[in-house]
Amino acid sequence: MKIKYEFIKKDKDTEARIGRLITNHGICDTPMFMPVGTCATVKTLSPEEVKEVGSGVILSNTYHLWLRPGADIVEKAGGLHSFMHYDGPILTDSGGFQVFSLAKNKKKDITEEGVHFKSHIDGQKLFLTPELSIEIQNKLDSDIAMSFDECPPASASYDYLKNSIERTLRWASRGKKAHKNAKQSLFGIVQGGAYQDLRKYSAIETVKLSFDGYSIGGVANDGESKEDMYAAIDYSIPYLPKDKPRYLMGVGEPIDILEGIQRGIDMFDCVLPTRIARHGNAFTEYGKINIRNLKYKEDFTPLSLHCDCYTCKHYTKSYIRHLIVASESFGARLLSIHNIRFLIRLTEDARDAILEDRFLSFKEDFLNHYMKKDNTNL
RNA sequence: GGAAGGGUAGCGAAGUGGUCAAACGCGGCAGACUGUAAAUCUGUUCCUUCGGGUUCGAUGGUUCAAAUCCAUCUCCUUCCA
Repeated sequence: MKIKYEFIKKDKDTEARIGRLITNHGICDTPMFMPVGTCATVKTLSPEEVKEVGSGVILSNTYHLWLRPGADIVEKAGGLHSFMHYDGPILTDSGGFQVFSLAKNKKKDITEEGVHFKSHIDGQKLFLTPELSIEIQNKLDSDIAMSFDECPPASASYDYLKNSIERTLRWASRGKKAHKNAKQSLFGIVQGGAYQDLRKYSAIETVKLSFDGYSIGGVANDGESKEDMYAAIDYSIPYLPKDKPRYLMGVGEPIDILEGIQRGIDMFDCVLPTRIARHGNAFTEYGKINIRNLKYKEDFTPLSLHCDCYTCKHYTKSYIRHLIVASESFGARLLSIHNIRFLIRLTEDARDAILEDRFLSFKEDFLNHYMKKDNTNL
């Protein structure tokens, strides 16, 4: 069975909406945040911990699993769920993002047929096409596969983007034809930079191809401004069907999640919570903090007094600081648990607010504390 | 008692007449990170009122110029008796 999106309610003042995503591996409330597990693991967490923080869908990656361990291995293991012991829904990214950052000579390497690039592991010359990306994802047997799209940089010119979205549309169409896994859903991706007419065209033409859900891409690749990101959403959303999920790719800063939700986004994914955790940073209601800072050396309070995560229930800043400073991997795990839970709780609170038609005041309250790094009254 | 080697910034360790406030590593202190080539990368780390000031075990000397050469002292390590 393909996924199904059930619309529940729209906020009275904004485009924010709540709904449900029904998958073969569970039902997820939207808007939702999806942790990233590129190499078939959400770095440092067990699948049980991933579930415990309230994750609905998790991401994995076509390019990385294709190289290691190989799509055939995952297929022999019985698919990605069985291989990694995760029975919740999984979305696989197409590999487009990786391939475009690895293609050295954009002009020469990105062709109509596909993309030439070198493996980041051993430099081996590889060639990925829309058909191959889908074929790999079919074997991985994720719940949701992504179309293979071009991810142009923020600096790309209008003319470049115009040609690029045309090609991405042709690739989307080819990928759809190659898609053979009847249980797996397939999403299309809207591109077009921060140009209104390009986003509109890309959205309308992608929807014509009829996918199970739609993504907005090219907003968190390299150097896009927040204004461009929000504009890209605003220019795309009006042309996406109301009865399909909308996924903003690669976005995970709390402020951007809220801006996305306000504009009608249902799904977010981002490496940020797990990556900054490994680098010693934590999201809190009063802004992002660096736990290595000297001021936390004797701080025997939790990261956040009101957080319900495992980390905040049992550990102090002082202890977590010690672990991070000592390069103990448990520190990265505790911070990852907290950071993912923080973003998921943000979406949970946003859902409650939408249900009660108070999304804007909820967002304002949150940002008041978060942006001002204000921990009073918390 | 004899022989040899050595004492350089918080630690380890380069440097052996001028381009040395002194490489590099660690440690310390900060910062960055948005579809994970990231448990990574960047900055900073003697004092300073940013003009400069004071350093390379200590003291004295040679020299236009010393962490670098000489003398004495002192401490450490190893080996021999």
